[in-house]
Amino acid sequence: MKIGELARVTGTNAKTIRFYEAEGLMPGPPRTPAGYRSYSDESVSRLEFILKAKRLGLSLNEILGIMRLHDAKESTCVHVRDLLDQKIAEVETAIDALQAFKGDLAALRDGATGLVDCKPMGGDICTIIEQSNIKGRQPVPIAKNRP
Amino acid sequence: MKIGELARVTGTNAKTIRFYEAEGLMPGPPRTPAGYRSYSDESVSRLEFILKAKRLGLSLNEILGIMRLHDAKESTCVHVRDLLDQKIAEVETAIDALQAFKGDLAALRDGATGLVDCKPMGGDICTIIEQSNIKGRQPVPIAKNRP
DNA sequence: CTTGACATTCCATCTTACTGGAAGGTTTAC
DNA sequence: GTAAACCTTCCAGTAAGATGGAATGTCAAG
Repeated sequence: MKIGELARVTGTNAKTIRFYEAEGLMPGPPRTPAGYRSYSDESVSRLEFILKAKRLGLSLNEILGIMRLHDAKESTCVHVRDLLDQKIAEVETAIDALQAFKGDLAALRDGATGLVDCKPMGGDICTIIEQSNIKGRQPVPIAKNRP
Repeated sequence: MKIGELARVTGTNAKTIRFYEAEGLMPGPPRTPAGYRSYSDESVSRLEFILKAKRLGLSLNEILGIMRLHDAKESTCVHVRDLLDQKIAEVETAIDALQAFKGDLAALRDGATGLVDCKPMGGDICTIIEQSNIKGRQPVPIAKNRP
């Protein structure tokens, strides 16, 4: 099957597949006489695996690590389990940080409920923010949904 | 005060300040005869404001919006309060998504507890991931801590 | 007068995961 | 024979927020 069909059956697109090949996630498949990539069913499984792992929140780099073990015919399970443990810990940390952060924001917002026109005087830019007292914490990036 | 000192008193660094100037967050200050940036105390407040707003999780772009209102001598409070409401909603959404995601990961991990050597057979790459059933959800990026 | 700490500009690079587009070759259907 | 729908490579760019480095200029102390 050609790249477009592989893209269709896996629900991704040809550009992405070529990109994965360049990144070493997908092996370079045999070519037709015209130079077209010619994929087998194994490629479908492999690509589906990659997409599934991505949905689990693994980065392409982490997936590459799994792939290298697999391609070296090593067992991947222990490694993957460790990755999962690590991901779970990361997610927990992120949840805690977000909850604390939400508390801070909510407190700040409550203090600002009555304000309508706090046209800044003197050196102030915005009293809401200037009164805020959040220290030292890292900014908390929020996941963007890309459709 | 020169850029290095401003960086020191605000706990950031000169490169970043120049970057903020290029982004329109900090106005270009007057220069000494030698061409050095020469900052006033107002610049300290402004930069501190920016850093504080960043700690609140506002993006540079959002901060730029506040700055433009301020520089146009408009009241910023209503705008900032709306931003806070929006951030709080975003944080709530993110927390929900992370909690669901953590549930998925934990289930997967539990299923993998006993596995030690699942050297893949046939088309399998890693049964843990292949048995996973997470659908359609966006990957959940986790905030990286940069020191 | 020299050394070292600062300053300037400009350009490049990092991260992650793609996506867009140009310029061209191939296959298939009508 | 020609048009649509594929395919190829390569190069550039995107978000976000800086950071690194080169080449060069300036200032204060000793």
